[in-house]
Amino acid sequence: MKFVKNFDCNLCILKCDIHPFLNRTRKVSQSIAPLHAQLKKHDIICKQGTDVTHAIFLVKGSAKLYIEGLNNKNIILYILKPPAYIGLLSFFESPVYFYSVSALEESEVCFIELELVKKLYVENHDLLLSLNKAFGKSVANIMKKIISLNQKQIRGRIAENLIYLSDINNSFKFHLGISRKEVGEMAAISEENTVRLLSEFSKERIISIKGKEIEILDMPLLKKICEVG
Amino acid sequence: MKFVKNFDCNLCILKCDIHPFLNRTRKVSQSIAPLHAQLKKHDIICKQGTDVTHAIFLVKGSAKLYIEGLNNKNIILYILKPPAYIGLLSFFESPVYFYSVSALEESEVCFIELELVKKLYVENHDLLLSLNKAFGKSVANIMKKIISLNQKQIRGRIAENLIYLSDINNSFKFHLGISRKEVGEMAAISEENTVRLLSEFSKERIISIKGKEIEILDMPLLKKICEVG
DNA sequence: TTTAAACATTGTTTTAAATCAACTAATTTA
DNA sequence: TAAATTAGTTGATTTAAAACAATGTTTAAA
Repeated sequence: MKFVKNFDCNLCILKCDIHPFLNRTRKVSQSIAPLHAQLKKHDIICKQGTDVTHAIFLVKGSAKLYIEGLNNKNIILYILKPPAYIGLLSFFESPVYFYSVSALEESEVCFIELELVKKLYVENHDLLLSLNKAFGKSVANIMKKIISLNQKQIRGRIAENLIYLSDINNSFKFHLGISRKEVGEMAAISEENTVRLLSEFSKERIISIKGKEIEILDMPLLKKICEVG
Repeated sequence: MKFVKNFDCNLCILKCDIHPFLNRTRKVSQSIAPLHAQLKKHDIICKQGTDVTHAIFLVKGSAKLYIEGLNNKNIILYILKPPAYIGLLSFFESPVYFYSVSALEESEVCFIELELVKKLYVENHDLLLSLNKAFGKSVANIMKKIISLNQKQIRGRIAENLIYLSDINNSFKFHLGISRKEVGEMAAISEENTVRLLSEFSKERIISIKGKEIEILDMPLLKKICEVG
Protein backbone atom coordinates (compact mmCIF):
# COMPACT_ATOMS: atom_id res chain seq x y z
CA MET A 1 0.00 0.00 0.00
CA LYS A 2 1.42 3.33 -1.09
CA PHE A 3 0.02 6.58 0.28
CA VAL A 4 -0.28 9.54 -2.06
CA LYS A 5 0.96 12.69 -0.34
CA ASN A 6 -0.97 15.94 -0.57
CA PHE A 7 -3.68 14.39 -2.71
CA ASP A 8 -6.33 16.91 -3.73
CA CYS A 9 -9.83 15.49 -3.26
CA ASN A 10 -11.13 17.88 -5.90
CA LEU A 11 -9.09 15.99 -8.49
CA CYS A 12 -10.33 12.57 -7.33
CA ILE A 13 -12.03 10.58 -10.09
CA LEU A 14 -14.79 9.51 -7.73
CA LYS A 15 -16.49 11.73 -5.21
CA CYS A 16 -17.79 10.03 -2.07
CA ASP A 17 -20.90 11.11 -0.17
CA ILE A 18 -18.64 12.79 2.32
CA HIS A 19 -16.91 14.98 -0.23
CA PRO A 20 -19.47 17.79 -0.60
CA PHE A 21 -19.59 18.27 3.17
CA LEU A 22 -15.87 17.85 3.51
CA ASN A 23 -14.95 20.82 1.37
CA ARG A 24 -16.45 23.24 3.87
CA THR A 25 -14.63 21.75 6.85
CA ARG A 26 -11.38 20.81 5.23
CA LYS A 27 -9.57 24.10 5.48
CA VAL A 28 -10.06 24.11 9.23
CA SER A 29 -7.60 21.31 9.84
CA GLN A 30 -5.22 19.84 7.29
CA SER A 31 -4.16 17.20 9.78
CA ILE A 32 -7.44 15.32 9.37
CA ALA A 33 -7.52 15.54 5.58
CA PRO A 34 -8.42 12.28 3.80
CA LEU A 35 -5.54 9.98 2.90
CA HIS A 36 -5.45 8.61 -0.62
CA ALA A 37 -3.69 5.27 -1.19
CA GLN A 38 -2.74 2.99 -4.09
CA LEU A 39 -2.94 -0.76 -3.68
CA LYS A 40 -1.56 -3.78 -5.47
CA LYS A 41 -3.35 -7.12 -5.86
CA HIS A 42 -3.60 -9.01 -2.52
CA ASP A 43 -2.86 -5.87 -0.46
CA ILE A 44 -4.89 -5.86 2.72
CA ILE A 45 -7.09 -2.81 3.16
CA CYS A 46 -8.37 -3.67 6.60
CA LYS A 47 -7.70 -6.65 8.81
CA GLN A 48 -10.17 -8.50 10.99
CA GLY A 49 -9.47 -7.85 14.67
CA THR A 50 -7.63 -4.55 14.23
CA ASP A 51 -8.89 -1.16 15.44
CA VAL A 52 -11.31 0.80 13.32
CA THR A 53 -9.77 4.24 12.98
CA HIS A 54 -10.87 5.37 9.53
CA ALA A 55 -13.81 5.11 7.22
CA ILE A 56 -12.46 3.68 3.97
CA PHE A 57 -13.86 4.46 0.55
CA LEU A 58 -13.04 2.36 -2.51
CA VAL A 59 -12.28 4.74 -5.36
CA LYS A 60 -10.89 2.47 -8.05
CA GLY A 61 -10.37 -1.25 -8.72
CA SER A 62 -12.06 -4.01 -6.72
CA ALA A 63 -11.76 -5.79 -3.41
CA LYS A 64 -13.11 -8.78 -1.54
CA LEU A 65 -14.72 -8.51 1.87
CA TYR A 66 -14.30 -11.73 3.82
CA ILE A 67 -14.49 -13.23 7.27
CA GLU A 68 -11.44 -15.09 8.44
CA GLY A 69 -12.81 -18.25 9.98
CA LEU A 70 -11.38 -21.35 11.58
CA ASN A 71 -8.51 -23.42 10.11
CA ASN A 72 -7.53 -20.57 7.77
CA LYS A 73 -10.80 -20.88 5.92
CA ASN A 74 -12.33 -17.67 4.70
CA ILE A 75 -15.84 -16.83 3.66
CA ILE A 76 -16.13 -14.07 1.08
CA LEU A 77 -19.26 -12.04 1.80
CA TYR A 78 -19.06 -9.82 -1.24
CA ILE A 79 -16.95 -8.27 -3.93
CA LEU A 80 -16.67 -4.51 -3.65
CA LYS A 81 -16.54 -2.19 -6.65
CA PRO A 82 -16.45 1.63 -6.55
CA PRO A 83 -18.21 3.46 -5.13
CA ALA A 84 -18.17 1.45 -1.91
CA TYR A 85 -17.73 2.18 1.78
CA ILE A 86 -15.33 -0.46 2.99
CA GLY A 87 -15.38 0.36 6.64
CA LEU A 88 -19.14 0.68 6.68
CA LEU A 89 -20.29 -2.38 8.59
CA SER A 90 -17.79 -1.72 11.31
CA PHE A 91 -17.93 1.97 11.70
CA PHE A 92 -21.03 2.28 13.75
CA GLU A 93 -19.27 2.10 17.08
CA SER A 94 -17.49 -1.19 16.60
CA PRO A 95 -13.98 -0.90 18.10
CA VAL A 96 -12.44 -3.55 15.81
CA TYR A 97 -13.13 -4.85 12.33
CA PHE A 98 -14.97 -8.15 12.33
CA TYR A 99 -13.96 -8.88 8.74
CA SER A 100 -11.04 -8.27 6.39
CA VAL A 101 -10.89 -6.58 3.02
CA SER A 102 -8.16 -7.05 0.41
CA ALA A 103 -7.62 -5.75 -3.11
CA LEU A 104 -8.35 -8.09 -6.03
CA GLU A 105 -6.42 -5.93 -8.51
CA GLU A 106 -4.61 -2.57 -8.62
CA SER A 107 -6.93 -0.33 -6.65
CA GLU A 108 -7.25 3.03 -4.96
CA VAL A 109 -8.84 3.78 -1.63
CA CYS A 110 -9.32 6.80 0.56
CA PHE A 111 -8.97 6.79 4.35
CA ILE A 112 -11.07 9.32 6.21
CA GLU A 113 -10.62 9.90 9.95
CA LEU A 114 -13.52 8.31 11.77
CA GLU A 115 -13.93 11.32 14.03
CA LEU A 116 -14.34 13.53 11.00
CA VAL A 117 -17.00 11.26 9.49
CA LYS A 118 -18.92 11.12 12.74
CA LYS A 119 -18.80 14.87 13.08
CA LEU A 120 -20.01 15.26 9.51
CA TYR A 121 -22.83 12.81 9.70
CA VAL A 122 -24.17 14.19 12.92
CA GLU A 123 -24.31 17.58 11.24
CA ASN A 124 -25.71 16.41 7.91
CA HIS A 125 -28.92 14.41 7.80
CA ASP A 126 -28.50 13.52 4.14
CA LEU A 127 -25.10 11.97 4.72
CA LEU A 128 -26.41 10.09 7.71
CA LEU A 129 -29.34 8.70 5.78
CA SER A 130 -27.23 7.67 2.80
CA LEU A 131 -24.82 5.83 5.08
CA ASN A 132 -27.64 4.12 6.93
CA LYS A 133 -29.22 3.09 3.67
CA ALA A 134 -26.01 1.48 2.41
CA PHE A 135 -25.61 -0.17 5.79
CA GLY A 136 -29.12 -1.64 5.80
CA LYS A 137 -28.55 -3.08 2.35
CA SER A 138 -25.39 -4.83 3.52
CA VAL A 139 -27.25 -6.47 6.39
CA ALA A 140 -29.99 -7.68 4.04
CA ASN A 141 -27.34 -9.31 1.88
CA ILE A 142 -25.77 -11.03 4.85
CA MET A 143 -29.14 -12.49 5.86
CA LYS A 144 -29.57 -13.86 2.36
CA LYS A 145 -26.08 -15.33 2.61
CA ILE A 146 -26.85 -17.14 5.86
CA ILE A 147 -29.84 -18.88 4.29
CA SER A 148 -27.95 -19.63 1.12
CA LEU A 149 -24.95 -21.14 2.86
CA ASN A 150 -27.04 -23.22 5.24
CA GLN A 151 -30.01 -24.36 3.25
CA LYS A 152 -28.89 -24.61 -0.35
CA GLN A 153 -26.80 -27.38 -1.79
CA ILE A 154 -23.52 -26.60 -3.47
CA ARG A 155 -25.11 -26.58 -6.94
CA GLY A 156 -27.56 -23.87 -5.91
CA ARG A 157 -24.83 -21.91 -4.17
CA ILE A 158 -22.55 -21.91 -7.20
CA ALA A 159 -25.48 -20.85 -9.38
CA GLU A 160 -26.25 -18.01 -6.98
CA ASN A 161 -22.69 -16.74 -7.02
CA LEU A 162 -22.42 -16.93 -10.79
CA ILE A 163 -25.53 -14.75 -10.98
CA TYR A 164 -23.99 -12.40 -8.42
CA LEU A 165 -20.78 -12.11 -10.44
CA SER A 166 -22.77 -11.46 -13.58
CA ASP A 167 -24.74 -8.76 -11.74
CA ILE A 168 -21.75 -6.86 -10.44
CA ASN A 169 -20.16 -7.00 -13.89
CA ASN A 170 -23.38 -5.84 -15.55
CA SER A 171 -22.98 -8.51 -18.20
CA PHE A 172 -23.60 -12.20 -18.92
CA LYS A 173 -20.03 -12.36 -20.16
CA PHE A 174 -17.32 -11.39 -17.73
CA HIS A 175 -13.75 -11.91 -16.66
CA LEU A 176 -13.51 -13.87 -13.43
CA GLY A 177 -11.19 -11.65 -11.43
CA ILE A 178 -10.75 -14.32 -8.77
CA SER A 179 -9.39 -17.85 -8.51
CA ARG A 180 -11.48 -21.03 -8.37
CA LYS A 181 -10.59 -21.29 -4.70
CA GLU A 182 -12.03 -17.82 -4.11
CA VAL A 183 -15.22 -18.69 -6.00
CA GLY A 184 -15.44 -21.57 -3.54
CA GLU A 185 -14.95 -19.18 -0.64
CA MET A 186 -17.91 -17.13 -1.83
CA ALA A 187 -20.13 -20.20 -1.60
CA ALA A 188 -18.32 -22.00 1.23
CA ILE A 189 -17.46 -24.91 -1.04
CA SER A 190 -14.17 -26.78 -1.36
CA GLU A 191 -11.97 -25.82 -4.30
CA GLU A 192 -12.35 -29.28 -5.86
CA ASN A 193 -16.12 -29.23 -5.83
CA THR A 194 -16.14 -25.69 -7.18
CA VAL A 195 -14.13 -26.80 -10.21
CA ARG A 196 -16.31 -29.88 -10.62
CA LEU A 197 -19.54 -27.87 -10.59
CA LEU A 198 -18.24 -25.23 -12.96
CA SER A 199 -17.29 -27.85 -15.54
CA GLU A 200 -20.58 -29.64 -14.89
CA PHE A 201 -22.47 -26.42 -15.70
CA SER A 202 -20.26 -26.03 -18.73
CA LYS A 203 -21.05 -29.55 -19.97
CA GLU A 204 -24.75 -28.82 -19.49
CA ARG A 205 -24.31 -25.70 -21.65
CA ILE A 206 -25.54 -23.45 -18.82
CA ILE A 207 -22.29 -21.52 -18.88
CA SER A 208 -19.22 -21.41 -21.05
CA ILE A 209 -15.73 -21.28 -19.54
CA LYS A 210 -12.46 -20.45 -21.21
CA GLY A 211 -9.93 -20.08 -18.42
CA LYS A 212 -11.14 -17.07 -16.48
CA GLU A 213 -13.58 -15.88 -19.15
CA ILE A 214 -17.09 -16.88 -18.21
CA GLU A 215 -20.32 -16.45 -20.13
CA ILE A 216 -23.74 -17.32 -18.80
CA LEU A 217 -25.58 -19.07 -21.64
CA ASP A 218 -28.83 -19.98 -19.88
CA MET A 219 -29.66 -17.44 -17.21
CA PRO A 220 -33.26 -18.64 -16.65
CA LEU A 221 -32.04 -22.15 -15.90
CA LEU A 222 -29.27 -20.83 -13.66
CA LYS A 223 -31.86 -18.81 -11.73
CA LYS A 224 -34.03 -21.88 -11.36
CA ILE A 225 -31.10 -23.91 -10.00
CA CYS A 226 -30.41 -21.07 -7.59
CA GLU A 227 -34.01 -20.88 -6.38
CA VAL A 228 -34.66 -24.56 -5.83
CA GLY A 229 -31.46 -24.70 -3.79
CA MET B 1 -51.73 -9.71 20.02
CA LYS B 2 -53.81 -7.33 22.14
CA PHE B 3 -53.25 -3.60 22.00
CA VAL B 4 -53.52 -1.61 25.21
CA LYS B 5 -55.51 1.57 24.60
CA ASN B 6 -54.36 4.89 25.99
CA PHE B 7 -51.27 3.39 27.58
CA ASP B 8 -49.21 5.93 29.46
CA CYS B 9 -45.50 5.58 28.67
CA ASN B 10 -44.66 7.17 32.03
CA LEU B 11 -46.13 4.13 33.76
CA CYS B 12 -44.21 1.67 31.57
CA ILE B 13 -41.98 -0.70 33.56
CA LEU B 14 -39.16 -0.27 31.09
CA LYS B 15 -38.10 3.00 29.51
CA CYS B 16 -36.59 2.80 26.03
CA ASP B 17 -33.88 5.14 24.72
CA ILE B 18 -36.56 6.98 22.84
CA HIS B 19 -38.63 7.75 25.91
CA PRO B 20 -36.76 10.78 27.27
CA PHE B 21 -36.92 12.51 23.89
CA LEU B 22 -40.44 11.37 23.30
CA ASN B 23 -41.93 13.19 26.25
CA ARG B 24 -41.12 16.56 24.74
CA THR B 25 -42.68 15.79 21.39
CA ARG B 26 -45.57 13.61 22.45
CA LYS B 27 -48.07 16.28 23.30
CA VAL B 28 -47.79 17.69 19.80
CA SER B 29 -49.60 14.79 18.21
CA GLN B 30 -51.46 12.05 20.02
CA SER B 31 -52.00 10.21 16.74
CA ILE B 32 -48.39 9.11 16.63
CA ALA B 33 -48.18 8.05 20.28
CA PRO B 34 -46.47 4.68 20.91
CA LEU B 35 -48.71 1.62 20.88
CA HIS B 36 -48.36 -0.82 23.75
CA ALA B 37 -49.30 -4.46 23.07
CA GLN B 38 -49.58 -7.74 24.99
CA LEU B 39 -48.57 -11.00 23.35
CA LYS B 40 -49.14 -14.67 23.96
CA LYS B 41 -46.63 -17.45 23.28
CA HIS B 42 -46.10 -18.00 19.52
CA ASP B 43 -47.60 -14.60 18.60
CA ILE B 44 -45.77 -13.06 15.69
CA ILE B 45 -44.34 -9.62 16.39
CA CYS B 46 -43.02 -8.96 12.93
CA LYS B 47 -43.08 -11.08 9.82
CA GLN B 48 -40.36 -11.48 7.24
CA GLY B 49 -41.33 -9.82 3.96
CA THR B 50 -43.86 -7.37 5.42
CA ASP B 51 -43.46 -3.59 5.45
CA VAL B 52 -41.45 -1.96 8.20
CA THR B 53 -43.73 0.72 9.63
CA HIS B 54 -42.75 0.83 13.29
CA ALA B 55 -39.74 0.49 15.51
CA ILE B 56 -40.60 -2.21 18.02
CA PHE B 57 -39.29 -2.32 21.57
CA LEU B 58 -39.48 -5.46 23.70
CA VAL B 59 -40.64 -4.40 27.16
CA LYS B 60 -41.38 -7.72 28.86
CA GLY B 61 -41.01 -11.46 28.22
CA SER B 62 -38.82 -12.93 25.48
CA ALA B 63 -38.86 -13.52 21.76
CA LYS B 64 -36.94 -15.32 19.05
CA LEU B 65 -35.58 -13.53 16.00
CA TYR B 66 -35.33 -15.92 13.06
CA ILE B 67 -34.93 -16.06 9.32
CA GLU B 68 -37.53 -18.06 7.45
CA GLY B 69 -35.53 -20.10 5.00
CA LEU B 70 -36.29 -22.71 2.38
CA ASN B 71 -38.56 -25.76 2.93
CA ASN B 72 -40.05 -24.18 6.08
CA LYS B 73 -36.72 -24.36 7.83
CA ASN B 74 -35.93 -21.48 10.13
CA ILE B 75 -32.65 -20.27 11.55
CA ILE B 76 -32.90 -18.56 14.92
CA LEU B 77 -30.35 -15.75 15.06
CA TYR B 78 -30.93 -14.80 18.66
CA ILE B 79 -33.22 -14.78 21.63
CA LEU B 80 -34.35 -11.30 22.61
CA LYS B 81 -34.87 -10.21 26.19
CA PRO B 82 -35.84 -6.72 27.39
CA PRO B 83 -34.57 -4.17 26.74
CA ALA B 84 -34.29 -4.93 23.02
CA TYR B 85 -35.05 -3.11 19.79
CA ILE B 86 -36.83 -5.66 17.67
CA GLY B 87 -37.13 -3.66 14.51
CA LEU B 88 -33.56 -2.51 14.71
CA LEU B 89 -31.82 -4.39 11.92
CA SER B 90 -34.51 -3.46 9.46
CA PHE B 91 -35.27 0.08 10.33
CA PHE B 92 -32.41 1.81 8.63
CA GLU B 93 -34.22 2.36 5.37
CA SER B 94 -35.17 -1.23 4.66
CA PRO B 95 -38.67 -1.31 3.19
CA VAL B 96 -39.47 -4.83 4.44
CA TYR B 97 -38.35 -7.03 7.31
CA PHE B 98 -35.83 -9.62 6.28
CA TYR B 99 -36.50 -11.72 9.38
CA SER B 100 -39.39 -12.64 11.67
CA VAL B 101 -39.78 -12.26 15.42
CA SER B 102 -42.22 -14.19 17.59
CA ALA B 103 -42.91 -14.31 21.32
CA LEU B 104 -41.55 -17.27 23.31
CA GLU B 105 -43.81 -16.56 26.29
CA GLU B 106 -46.32 -13.93 27.47
CA SER B 107 -44.66 -10.70 26.46
CA GLU B 108 -45.17 -6.98 26.02
CA VAL B 109 -43.93 -4.83 23.18
CA CYS B 110 -44.22 -1.21 22.16
CA PHE B 111 -44.73 -0.03 18.58
CA ILE B 112 -43.34 3.39 17.75
CA GLU B 113 -44.06 5.07 14.40
CA LEU B 114 -40.94 4.87 12.27
CA GLU B 115 -41.33 8.47 11.15
CA LEU B 116 -41.30 9.57 14.76
CA VAL B 117 -38.13 7.61 15.52
CA LYS B 118 -36.39 9.01 12.47
CA LYS B 119 -37.37 12.52 13.39
CA LEU B 120 -36.15 11.99 16.94
CA TYR B 121 -32.83 10.46 16.04
CA VAL B 122 -31.98 13.09 13.52
CA GLU B 123 -32.57 15.66 16.24
CA ASN B 124 -30.80 13.83 19.04
CA HIS B 125 -27.22 12.71 18.64
CA ASP B 126 -27.28 10.58 21.77
CA LEU B 127 -30.25 8.57 20.56
CA LEU B 128 -28.63 8.16 17.16
CA LEU B 129 -25.40 6.89 18.65
CA SER B 130 -27.12 4.48 21.01
CA LEU B 131 -29.15 3.00 18.16
CA ASN B 132 -26.08 2.71 15.97
CA LYS B 133 -24.17 1.04 18.76
CA ALA B 134 -26.88 -1.59 19.26
CA PHE B 135 -27.03 -2.05 15.52
CA GLY B 136 -23.28 -2.59 15.15
CA LYS B 137 -23.38 -5.19 17.91
CA SER B 138 -26.10 -7.14 16.09
CA VAL B 139 -24.03 -7.24 12.93
CA ALA B 140 -20.99 -8.50 14.84
CA ASN B 141 -23.11 -11.33 16.22
CA ILE B 142 -24.37 -12.26 12.79
CA MET B 143 -20.80 -12.48 11.48
CA LYS B 144 -19.93 -14.82 14.33
CA LYS B 145 -22.99 -16.88 13.46
CA ILE B 146 -21.96 -17.25 9.83
CA ILE B 147 -18.59 -18.67 10.84
CA SER B 148 -20.13 -20.88 13.48
CA LEU B 149 -22.77 -22.37 11.20
CA ASN B 150 -20.35 -22.97 8.36
CA GLN B 151 -17.13 -23.99 9.97
CA LYS B 152 -18.03 -25.71 13.20
CA GLN B 153 -19.36 -29.21 13.53
CA ILE B 154 -22.67 -29.83 15.23
CA ARG B 155 -20.99 -30.64 18.56
CA GLY B 156 -19.27 -27.26 18.61
CA ARG B 157 -22.45 -25.50 17.54
CA ILE B 158 -24.54 -27.06 20.28
CA ALA B 159 -21.84 -26.16 22.83
CA GLU B 160 -21.84 -22.58 21.57
CA ASN B 161 -25.59 -22.26 21.88
CA LEU B 162 -25.66 -23.78 25.36
CA ILE B 163 -23.13 -21.14 26.41
CA TYR B 164 -25.28 -18.48 24.74
CA LEU B 165 -28.37 -19.64 26.59
CA SER B 166 -26.46 -19.66 29.85
CA ASP B 167 -25.23 -16.11 29.13
CA ILE B 168 -28.63 -14.61 28.44
CA ASN B 169 -30.01 -16.29 31.55
CA ASN B 170 -27.07 -15.06 33.63
CA SER B 171 -26.75 -18.48 35.19
CA PHE B 172 -25.26 -21.95 34.65
CA LYS B 173 -28.64 -23.34 35.61
CA PHE B 174 -31.60 -22.25 33.54
CA HIS B 175 -35.00 -23.16 32.24
CA LEU B 176 -34.93 -23.90 28.52
CA GLY B 177 -37.76 -21.74 27.31
CA ILE B 178 -37.69 -23.36 23.87
CA SER B 179 -38.22 -26.80 22.38
CA ARG B 180 -35.47 -29.18 21.25
CA LYS B 181 -36.42 -28.37 17.68
CA GLU B 182 -35.83 -24.68 18.35
CA VAL B 183 -32.45 -25.39 19.96
CA GLY B 184 -31.69 -27.13 16.68
CA GLU B 185 -32.83 -24.08 14.75
CA MET B 186 -30.36 -21.94 16.69
CA ALA B 187 -27.51 -24.13 15.51
CA ALA B 188 -28.98 -25.24 12.16
CA ILE B 189 -29.06 -28.87 13.27
CA SER B 190 -31.82 -31.44 12.81
CA GLU B 191 -34.05 -32.06 15.80
CA GLU B 192 -32.83 -35.66 16.11
CA ASN B 193 -29.17 -34.74 16.23
CA THR B 194 -29.91 -31.97 18.71
CA VAL B 195 -31.48 -34.47 21.10
CA ARG B 196 -28.64 -36.92 20.52
CA LEU B 197 -25.98 -34.33 21.31
CA LEU B 198 -27.74 -33.04 24.39
CA SER B 199 -27.96 -36.51 25.87
CA GLU B 200 -24.36 -37.16 24.80
CA PHE B 201 -23.23 -34.08 26.74
CA SER B 202 -25.36 -35.26 29.61
CA LYS B 203 -23.73 -38.72 29.62
CA GLU B 204 -20.31 -37.04 29.56
CA ARG B 205 -21.36 -35.02 32.64
CA ILE B 206 -20.79 -31.72 30.80
CA ILE B 207 -24.40 -30.73 31.38
CA SER B 208 -27.31 -32.08 33.33
CA ILE B 209 -30.79 -32.25 31.83
CA LYS B 210 -34.10 -32.80 33.53
CA GLY B 211 -36.76 -32.10 30.93
CA LYS B 212 -36.37 -28.41 30.21
CA GLU B 213 -34.16 -27.69 33.21
CA ILE B 214 -30.55 -27.46 32.12
CA GLU B 215 -27.42 -27.00 34.18
CA ILE B 216 -23.95 -26.56 32.80
CA LEU B 217 -21.64 -28.69 34.94
CA ASP B 218 -18.35 -28.20 33.13
CA MET B 219 -18.23 -24.77 31.51
CA PRO B 220 -14.47 -24.86 30.73
CA LEU B 221 -14.89 -28.08 28.77
CA LEU B 222 -17.98 -26.74 27.01
CA LYS B 223 -16.01 -23.65 25.99
CA LYS B 224 -13.21 -25.83 24.69
CA ILE B 225 -15.65 -27.87 22.59
CA CYS B 226 -17.06 -24.63 21.28
CA GLU B 227 -13.66 -23.21 20.36
CA VAL B 228 -12.20 -26.23 18.60
CA GLY B 229 -15.34 -26.39 16.50
C1' DT C 1 15.46 -21.10 -18.60
C1' DT C 2 14.99 -24.03 -15.26
C1' DT C 3 12.78 -24.36 -10.79
C1' DA C 4 9.45 -23.52 -7.87
C1' DA C 5 5.01 -22.10 -6.50
C1' DA C 6 0.38 -21.35 -7.12
C1' DC C 7 -3.64 -22.71 -9.64
C1' DA C 8 -6.70 -26.12 -11.93
C1' DT C 9 -8.65 -30.70 -12.78
C1' DT C 10 -10.62 -35.52 -12.11
C1' DG C 11 -11.28 -39.81 -9.86
C1' DT C 12 -11.67 -42.27 -5.32
C1' DT C 13 -12.53 -42.64 -0.45
C1' DT C 14 -14.23 -41.10 3.82
C1' DT C 15 -17.23 -38.80 6.92
C1' DA C 16 -20.44 -35.79 9.12
C1' DA C 17 -24.93 -35.04 9.41
C1' DA C 18 -29.53 -35.51 7.46
C1' DT C 19 -33.25 -38.53 6.80
C1' DC C 20 -36.00 -42.45 7.79
C1' DA C 21 -38.34 -45.35 10.97
C1' DA C 22 -40.34 -46.78 15.08
C1' DC C 23 -41.48 -45.74 19.48
C1' DT C 24 -42.35 -43.31 24.24
C1' DA C 25 -43.69 -39.38 26.97
C1' DA C 26 -46.05 -35.34 27.68
C1' DT C 27 -49.61 -31.95 26.57
C1' DT C 28 -53.93 -30.48 24.60
C1' DT C 29 -58.57 -30.70 23.63
C1' DA C 30 -62.94 -32.96 22.58
C1' DT D 1 -60.81 -39.10 31.07
C1' DA D 2 -59.90 -40.89 26.80
C1' DA D 3 -58.34 -39.60 22.31
C1' DA D 4 -55.41 -36.94 19.73
C1' DT D 5 -51.62 -33.95 18.94
C1' DT D 6 -47.21 -32.43 19.77
C1' DA D 7 -42.61 -33.10 21.69
C1' DG D 8 -38.78 -36.05 22.73
C1' DT D 9 -35.79 -40.19 22.00
C1' DT D 10 -32.79 -43.88 19.82
C1' DG D 11 -31.07 -46.79 16.27
C1' DA D 12 -30.30 -47.79 11.24
C1' DT D 13 -29.67 -46.02 6.61
C1' DT D 14 -28.57 -42.79 3.16
C1' DT D 15 -26.33 -38.94 1.19
C1' DA D 16 -24.05 -34.66 0.20
C1' DA D 17 -19.88 -32.78 0.34
C1' DA D 18 -15.26 -32.77 2.24
C1' DA D 19 -10.83 -34.83 2.16
C1' DC D 20 -7.40 -37.45 -0.13
C1' DA D 21 -4.61 -38.45 -4.03
C1' DA D 22 -2.52 -37.89 -8.29
C1' DT D 23 -1.49 -35.16 -12.07
C1' DG D 24 -1.65 -31.32 -15.47
C1' DT D 25 -1.14 -26.22 -16.31
C1' DT D 26 -0.06 -21.68 -15.82
C1' DT D 27 2.45 -17.98 -13.53
C1' DA D 28 6.14 -16.09 -10.89
C1' DA D 29 10.74 -16.12 -9.33
C1' DA D 30 15.67 -17.34 -8.90
